[in-house]
Amino acid sequence: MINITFPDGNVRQYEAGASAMDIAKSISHGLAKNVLAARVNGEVWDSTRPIEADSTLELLTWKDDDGKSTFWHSSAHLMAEALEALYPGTKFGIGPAIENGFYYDIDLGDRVLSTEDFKKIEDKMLELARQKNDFERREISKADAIAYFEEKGDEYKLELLEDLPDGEITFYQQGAFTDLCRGPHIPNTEKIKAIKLMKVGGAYWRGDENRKQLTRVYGITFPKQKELTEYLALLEEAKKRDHRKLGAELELFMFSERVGQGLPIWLPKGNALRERLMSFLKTEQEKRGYKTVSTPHIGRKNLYVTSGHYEKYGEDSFQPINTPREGEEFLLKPMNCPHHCEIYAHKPHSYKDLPIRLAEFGTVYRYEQSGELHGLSRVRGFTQDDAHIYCTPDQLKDEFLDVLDLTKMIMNKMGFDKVTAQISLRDPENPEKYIGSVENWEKAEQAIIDATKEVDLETITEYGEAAFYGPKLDFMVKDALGRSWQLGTIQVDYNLPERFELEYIGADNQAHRPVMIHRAPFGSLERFLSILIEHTGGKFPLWLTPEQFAILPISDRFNDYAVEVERALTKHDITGVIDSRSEKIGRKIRDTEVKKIPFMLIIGEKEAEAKTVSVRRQGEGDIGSMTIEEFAAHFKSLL
RNA sequence: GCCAGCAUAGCUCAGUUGGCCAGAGCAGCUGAUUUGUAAUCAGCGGGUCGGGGGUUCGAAUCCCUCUGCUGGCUCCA
Repeated sequence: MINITFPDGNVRQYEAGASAMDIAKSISHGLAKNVLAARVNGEVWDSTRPIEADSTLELLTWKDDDGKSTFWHSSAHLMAEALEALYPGTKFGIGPAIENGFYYDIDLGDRVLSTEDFKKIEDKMLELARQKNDFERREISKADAIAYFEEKGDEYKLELLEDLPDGEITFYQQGAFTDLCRGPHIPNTEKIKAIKLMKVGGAYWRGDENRKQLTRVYGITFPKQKELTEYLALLEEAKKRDHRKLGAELELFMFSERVGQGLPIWLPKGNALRERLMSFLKTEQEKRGYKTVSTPHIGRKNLYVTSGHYEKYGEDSFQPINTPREGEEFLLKPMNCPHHCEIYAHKPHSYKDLPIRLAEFGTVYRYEQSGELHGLSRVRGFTQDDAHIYCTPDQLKDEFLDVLDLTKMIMNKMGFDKVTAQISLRDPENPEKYIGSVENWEKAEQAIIDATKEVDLETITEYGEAAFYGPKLDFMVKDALGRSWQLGTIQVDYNLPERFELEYIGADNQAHRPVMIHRAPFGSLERFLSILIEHTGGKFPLWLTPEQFAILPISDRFNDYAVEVERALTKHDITGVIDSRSEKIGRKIRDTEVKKIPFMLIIGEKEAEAKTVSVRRQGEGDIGSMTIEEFAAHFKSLL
C-alpha cells in the first residue's frame, strides 16, 4: 500500500500502482469525469499513469491552468492526427499548448494551408475525438524512436530526438497517430467537445530565421460547446475595442503613408488625452522631488558610442544624419538616458545633492522591423514618460521603493487594479549580451530582488529578459477583458554612470560613482494609451476624457443658453462641446452616445427658464434635472 | 526583415467567368424643418478602383513591381 497526500493535508492509502484516475473514482465518479491530469509530487502526470510510491497528489481539472494546458496539448495531438489523415505525408515540428489554446508547426511540402481548410480539419478532429481513443504513453528506446521516424520520414522529429537522452524518451499514441512527446495527456479524446482553429501563419523551425519556415496552425478547444461560444464572444468584444478601430472612430490618432510607417499622428482629442496624462504624472512627480528637463531629438553619434547603444543597436537602427560639410554624424535619439547623464555631468555634485531625479517626456525614435509595427503598441516614434534617478548606493533601495510606490499609485488611478511585476534578469547562458562587470550586475539584480520583497507585489522572475545594461522590473496589468499587458519598467543601472564617468563627492571628500535608476511607469504614452483605450473601450475616466460633456439644445432658440452653461462649467474646469446643429434631440443624443461623451446636458424651454440642465449619462440614460452648480458638484464627486 | 493574405468615395462594403459613362448605405455640402432623451425629409457634390509597369481590341478584374495594412515568425535599448 502507498500513502497518498491530498492538497488539504489528508492522507489516504491506496494499492501501489493505482493511478490518479483510480483514486479520483474512489472519491467520486463526478470528480473522475472531470479529471484531465494530475500533479504527482509537484510534477504534472497523466491521470492514468500508475503511482508506485508514497506521493502527494493533486487532481487537475479544467479549472487548473495545468489541466487546461494538458487538455490543449492533447488537442494539438488530435489536430495532428486529423492533419495526417487529411494530408498524408505531413511532417510535424512541435505542437505545444499556449496561453489560449495550442498550435502545431507542420511541414506540408508544397501545399499551402488556408483558413478555408479549417472547417474540414475541425470536422475531422471532431470525428476522431468521438472515436473516444485513449492517449497511451509508451517508453521507447532512442534507437526504436529513430527507426520509427526514419521510416516515417519526419526529419523534424529526428532532429528533436538528437537532443534527447536515451531512456527518457516517450511516445504517445491516440488512434492512428503516434508522436514523440514528453506528455502528459488527458485520458481520452472524448473530452474534447468543441474545436475551433484560429489562425495559420509561418514560423521558423526552432525559431531560427535562417531555417525553414513551417506552417503554424493555431487552435483552441473546450470540454463544452458553451465555453467555446463564450470565448468567441470575448474575441468579438476585443475586436470592438481594438484601439486602432476606436482610435479612428473617436478621432484620437491617425497614421499617414506619406508621413511614414509607425509614426503616429495625434489628433486634437487624442492629444488632449496625452496632455492630461502628462500633466497628471508631472504633478505626481513634482510632489516626489523630480525636476523636469528637455533634451534634443538628435545627438552626436559619439554620445551613443559612449553609452554603448551604438555598438548594440547601431546597425539595426535609423542610420546617422550627416551634416553638409563637417562630416559630423548625428543619431535620432533612441533613449533619453545618455542626454540625462550629460545633464548630471555638467557640474560637480556633492553627496548632499543626491538623489537627483531628472524627468522628461522624451520622444525617441527606434527602427522597428516593418512587420513588427502595430497600431500604437509598436511604433517607430514614441514618447516615454522617462526619468533617471542618480543616487548613492545607500539611497538605492529607498529610491527604488518610491518608484514602485509611484507606479502602483498611477496604475490604480488608471483603473488597473491588478498589477504584477516581472523581475527580468540576465540570461546566464549568454553573458556576452550584456555590458558591465559581473559584480555590478549582481549588485543591481540583488537590489531589485530585495526591494520587491519589501512591498506587496506579486512577481515572477524571468532570465534573459534584462536590458543589455541592467536588470529590469517590468510591470504588467490585467485589462477589463482579462488580458495581460506589459507596461512600464524600472531598471537599476551601474553601467552607464561608469561609461559617462559620473561622480559625486562623498562625505569622505572622495569621488564616488552614483547609481542610476531608469524608470517609465507608462513605458510610452503611445503604448499605454493603446492599452487604456482597449481597457476602457473608449470610455475613459472622467478626469482624462477629452470631452467631458456635450450640451444638446432642443432647438436653435436655446443655443445662447447653451453657451451660458458651457461658460459656467468652464469655470469649474469641466470642458465639453455644444451640439448646435438644427437636428432633433434624438439625433443629437445618438451621435453623442456613439462618441462616448460621458455626460449629455439637454436644454430646452424648461431648463432655460429654470436655469437648469437635464442630465443624461452616456450608456445609462436620463438621470434627471439639476442646476449647473448641482451638476458641477455631481461631476466632481465622480472624479 | 521573412511567410501568407488584403488594398474600390472620409467610413463600411457591392462590383458575376476581363466588356456600355464604377454602385449602395453612412458621413459631407445645400435647402426645408425648430424638434424633449439612440438616426427628420429632399437635393447635390465626391473615386486617375493604393502607385508604377505589362498582357489584351478592351483591365477595378489577369501578370510583374513598389508602397501601405492585417495575421503569424524573428526582434524589441
